[in-house]
Amino acid sequence: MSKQQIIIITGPTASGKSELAVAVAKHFNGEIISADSRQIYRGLDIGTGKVEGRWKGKIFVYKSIRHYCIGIFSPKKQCSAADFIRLAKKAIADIRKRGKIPIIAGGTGFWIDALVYGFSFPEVPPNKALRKKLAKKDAEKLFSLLKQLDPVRAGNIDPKNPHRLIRAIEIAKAIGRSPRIEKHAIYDTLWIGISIHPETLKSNIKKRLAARMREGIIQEAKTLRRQKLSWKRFYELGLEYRFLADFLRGETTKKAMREKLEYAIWHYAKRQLTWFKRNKNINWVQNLREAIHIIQLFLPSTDSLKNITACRHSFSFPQTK
RNA sequence: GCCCUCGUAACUCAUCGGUAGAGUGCUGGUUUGAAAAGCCAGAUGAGUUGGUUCAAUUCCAACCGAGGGCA
Repeated sequence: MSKQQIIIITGPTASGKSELAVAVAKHFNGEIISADSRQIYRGLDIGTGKVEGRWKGKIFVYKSIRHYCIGIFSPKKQCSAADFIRLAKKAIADIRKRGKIPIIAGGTGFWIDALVYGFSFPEVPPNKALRKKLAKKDAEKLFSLLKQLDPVRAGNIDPKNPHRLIRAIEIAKAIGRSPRIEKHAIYDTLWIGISIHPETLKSNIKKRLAARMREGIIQEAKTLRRQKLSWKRFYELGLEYRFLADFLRGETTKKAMREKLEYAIWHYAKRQLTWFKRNKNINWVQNLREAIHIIQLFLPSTDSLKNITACRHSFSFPQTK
């Protein structure tokens, strides 16, 4: 049985993923699933740089291409990688039903990996009360607690990362020991990454932030605030929203906010790049033409080239030490 | 022209006789239900030229540069 073919378009923030994805979708009769851990929320539009699509019923459409996993989750709740996988799988099935090719487009590397490499997360839903309690402890305390509950997991976790420690304790308390996470490629994937010169990326980030300010990013934050989004949540959402929260509370000036944000977005882009670097399956392209060329080699409709593409149909998960 | 203050990492500032630290930035890495989060590591320096001293970033002088005051 042959696996479902999907195309993945990724790259750092401000590299032009959304537009490339739409162009590719038009060219190859595809539909887009956003893999962006912030665009998935409702109302985070300007700050996350969502494309300016329209809702047609329950479907978000931009340039007549359907987009899934955009603006569908309440920003008051946390959307986890596991939630994303469920949503995305449904979208893929839906797209397939209509005979189109799914294109995953986004910069949240972990979510994309979790989806296409089939991570099976332990069946332990977040325990809010427990998390709240554990949040009061520092990393050292959390680590020694985990060591008692699950020494194996304690052996391979980052002992200074409270987020991970809390999750590990949550799992340990629920099911005793952290299971090994199975991973297997469940789709036939073509990875495309947008290659962009660091200086260009830097200037894109600057320009884009300036544009967002003009487009009313501050107004958007005020609206979110009026909808009772907590400051804590603003902080958790990161980047734009985190710094906007400081500004709206009068803790910083507009100019300082903008400067700090430019740095923060740049750091974020670098972290994304570090993540992608490990994935040797990514085909780095510089423009639409290169992307189209690679996709033509991948899709079955180009029969004459099938032999060349055979090697792409199987791949291994990137080695992690 | 005279007087004062100041010149330490890319930036803001510590050290004030025993060969320099922090925060931010920079570079790299990590990441298994918060991933735009969280975390780890690394690189880089005393304006210039003299003098005093066993020893000068630290004291003195001149010069250069910045800021302020008086004229």
